[in-house]
Amino acid sequence: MAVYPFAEIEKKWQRHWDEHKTFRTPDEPDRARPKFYVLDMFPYPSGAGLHVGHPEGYTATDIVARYKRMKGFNVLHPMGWDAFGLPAENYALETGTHPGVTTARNIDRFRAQLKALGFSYDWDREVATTDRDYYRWTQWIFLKLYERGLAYQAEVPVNWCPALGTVLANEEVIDGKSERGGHPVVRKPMRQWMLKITEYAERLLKDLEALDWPESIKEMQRNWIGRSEGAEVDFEVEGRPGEKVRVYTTRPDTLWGATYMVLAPEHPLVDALTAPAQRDAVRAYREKAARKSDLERTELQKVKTGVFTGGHAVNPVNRKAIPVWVADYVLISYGTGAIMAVPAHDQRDYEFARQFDIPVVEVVSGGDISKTAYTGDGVLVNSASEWVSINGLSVPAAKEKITRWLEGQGLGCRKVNYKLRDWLFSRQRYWGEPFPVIFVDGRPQPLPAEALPLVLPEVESYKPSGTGESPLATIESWVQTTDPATGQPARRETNTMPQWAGSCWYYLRFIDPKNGRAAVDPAKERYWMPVDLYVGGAEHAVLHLLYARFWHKVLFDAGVVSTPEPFRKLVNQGMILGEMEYTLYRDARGHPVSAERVDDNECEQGTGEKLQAERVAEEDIEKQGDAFVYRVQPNVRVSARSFKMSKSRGNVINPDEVVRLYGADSLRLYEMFMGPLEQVKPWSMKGVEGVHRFLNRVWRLFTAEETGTLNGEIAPAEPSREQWRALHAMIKKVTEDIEGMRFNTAIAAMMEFLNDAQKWSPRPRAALEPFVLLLAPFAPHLAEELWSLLGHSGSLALEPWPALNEAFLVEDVVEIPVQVNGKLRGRIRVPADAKQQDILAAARAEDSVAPHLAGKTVRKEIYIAGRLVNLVVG
RNA sequence: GCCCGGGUGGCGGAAUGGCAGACGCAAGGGACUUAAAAUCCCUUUUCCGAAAGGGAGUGCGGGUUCGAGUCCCGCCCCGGGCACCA
Repeated sequence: MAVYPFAEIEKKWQRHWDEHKTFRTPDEPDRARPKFYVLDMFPYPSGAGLHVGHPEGYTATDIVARYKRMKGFNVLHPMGWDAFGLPAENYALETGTHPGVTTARNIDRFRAQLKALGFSYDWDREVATTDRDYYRWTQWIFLKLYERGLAYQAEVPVNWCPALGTVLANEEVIDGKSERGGHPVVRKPMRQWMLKITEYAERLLKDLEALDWPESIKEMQRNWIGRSEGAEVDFEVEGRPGEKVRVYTTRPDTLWGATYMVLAPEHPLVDALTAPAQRDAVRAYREKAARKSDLERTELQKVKTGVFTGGHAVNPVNRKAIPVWVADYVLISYGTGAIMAVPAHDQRDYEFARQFDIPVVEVVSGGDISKTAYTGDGVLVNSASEWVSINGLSVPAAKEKITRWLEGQGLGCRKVNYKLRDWLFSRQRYWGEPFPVIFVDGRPQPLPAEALPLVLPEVESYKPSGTGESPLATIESWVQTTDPATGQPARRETNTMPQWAGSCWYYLRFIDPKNGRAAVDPAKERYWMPVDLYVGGAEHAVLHLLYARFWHKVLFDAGVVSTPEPFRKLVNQGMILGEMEYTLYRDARGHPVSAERVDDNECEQGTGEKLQAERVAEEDIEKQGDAFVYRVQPNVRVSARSFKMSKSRGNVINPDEVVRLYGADSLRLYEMFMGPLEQVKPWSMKGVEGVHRFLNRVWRLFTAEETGTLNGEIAPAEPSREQWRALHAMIKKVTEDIEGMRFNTAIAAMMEFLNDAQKWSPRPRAALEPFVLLLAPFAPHLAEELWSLLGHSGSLALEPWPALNEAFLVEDVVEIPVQVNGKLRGRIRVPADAKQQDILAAARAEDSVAPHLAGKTVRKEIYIAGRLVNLVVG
């Protein structure tokens, strides 16, 4: 490929931007201009370096940032590092290298890679969560949480992972195994710091409405918060007047259908309710349940287990006694840890009742309870007693009436519950923020803000202590301290904060990264917040985004920030998969096995035989119907799909390599041209070559082939009407598409323009210079070089964005397609200002149309101004 | 099981209810070249036809409409998330 000197150009302009601090956002920006804060989810600087997924979102935000600058906005576009976390610590365990050393090295590599891609970050604002000056304020925010009663300690059964020697958050455990490494996880009670995110559940839910976020992400957060409306109802314990069991239900209307009650194994009233005869069975069941890991609880979900306590509870609506069971399908951590079971109208209770032969009583008509539970709406039946009746009502009306009645009788009350749990906020790890807390006589006491940062001490070994405590617990000299207030001996908290902590507020620090007196200056915060555009992967849909919103609201209540929500608009970039792979399967004898007979584990369906997978070249493949087949044996189907990039599959694309071969501009442009930003899409090296060819053609549009100097065709000539039209059509399309983040079609519009412009001779400067400016956000290095070749000095980064003049888009003659009965039959060319009747007459008379009208009556004539004619005949 | 996305040429993908397939890739043909690469030009949804032209066509089946890839109803498939939360 004869190519433009991208390597030289890119290095030259990267140096220029660096030296001139072209993208520095002034500390005191010109307040007369509008602001735009465009943020990427900052990366964890892993040892593997950048992968091609990173530049996808980063290019998108960079295009927006560069565009907004040219539109006259003050743009804040920073980058930093989410640098605490397990990998560096695990590496330290293996090699003895201090995580700080590894982290610094990885950050240097990431920074160099990002700079090589030409992103317009203000590098003066770079922060890492591991910087003392940064985590000082993370600790300060923890103190705020503590002050406001939102941080507390609890002895909670946590996810203890013996292999990692640490406790994991619920969300770090997947199918009973650790998210990292896939090690088994068991439950173990430990003293932990918790954050009361549940106190903010309602606001976190309600404030989602106004956010310009993908509906799917909002929905995931809603599900995670899991709000439900119902009632708490008290059931008296039979034979023990005054003793009550409180249950939570969303279906108080089904109280008459409650045929038994279930307590969670951990429920405090289990002992009191258990009859002597059942004591051994209940104790055995509770012990078994306590030993069950989450893995076992989920694995056993198909078969429900439980034991009868021998005790009974009295249904408050009809004074009937119902048996009380203990079963682990009821969770102690949700609601009251006890339920009234209505097998006729709840699938879980239905399964349990069937298994233990408990009666099923229908109280809502409309289903067939001999087959399955009916959870839909219907008319209430069998729901009356001498005190109250809800028979004949619909479900919502019945809920309302019975709830009122319960409240009136003092037997129950309305209650809203959330699935959301408090946030387990401590880790037994070294490489994290130390808690600014000491224990005096065993009681926690926060350090004063002046004592921050509480610096992470040096440690000899990174091994977890093994008891579940962090490596910090092994440094006696650090752990032992004195209370600054009283001088009493004290011990330090040895847990550290989870990785989420640092990423909960980094967007605030970017606003004022060097402030030594505050996390962020209030005036600056008011100017820049909220973040106008936040781009990152959908894997953070719930956790990072929910935690950050929570902290932000706490800071809002504390008067630290001025907006109730941090991120106004959120966009998730889709994953980039590896190249499309065609795979042929063979059995042990080497015979090909057609792909539809191969299961997900690469085994043959039926025989279960493990098959050999073999990559096949594209030219050996043919499409037949909706399947791909092996060309030499067309009866054998081949699987055709692309996979997530992974080392083990060997399909990882290295961005450095792409930059070396085609340049950063080509990588940027390709990632944007692949398809819509949000979509999952497969990589194609041929596609990279395609956009690279486009950039080469752009280069040749402006330069003379041999000399690399300005092309002689570039002339001060006045552009023709057609040339103006081509230019302004592109300006319109590119501008609108950047605003709508449709970068793929913006690039297509520039390609169309180039295809035209290449044919021009001469090439009027006035029509070409704006093209360079439009290209600049996408391929900034090439654009800068062309701009300077065109005789301009300095960077084009702050040149005004080309203005659209709609007048150039107006055409004198328009082409209008003509349909007959909805089928395209021809086109007519008419003056743009032609009258409807003239257009319709021309349409009827058109050579290709007239035959389709012959001998028929035109029943209706439809004309959509400037777009289409449809003649309905019959 | 439930909740979101999504199914359009050989491939990635375009199309305010109004010309389906923009743009790019791949493929085929041609020009330039001693040759190749690079570059440039042409063809390329499919079927019938030498052509002109015509038929079919956006996962499947219905519907609304002058007109549906787009809206409505029912299904199938793929991707993601959640999953004893009472």
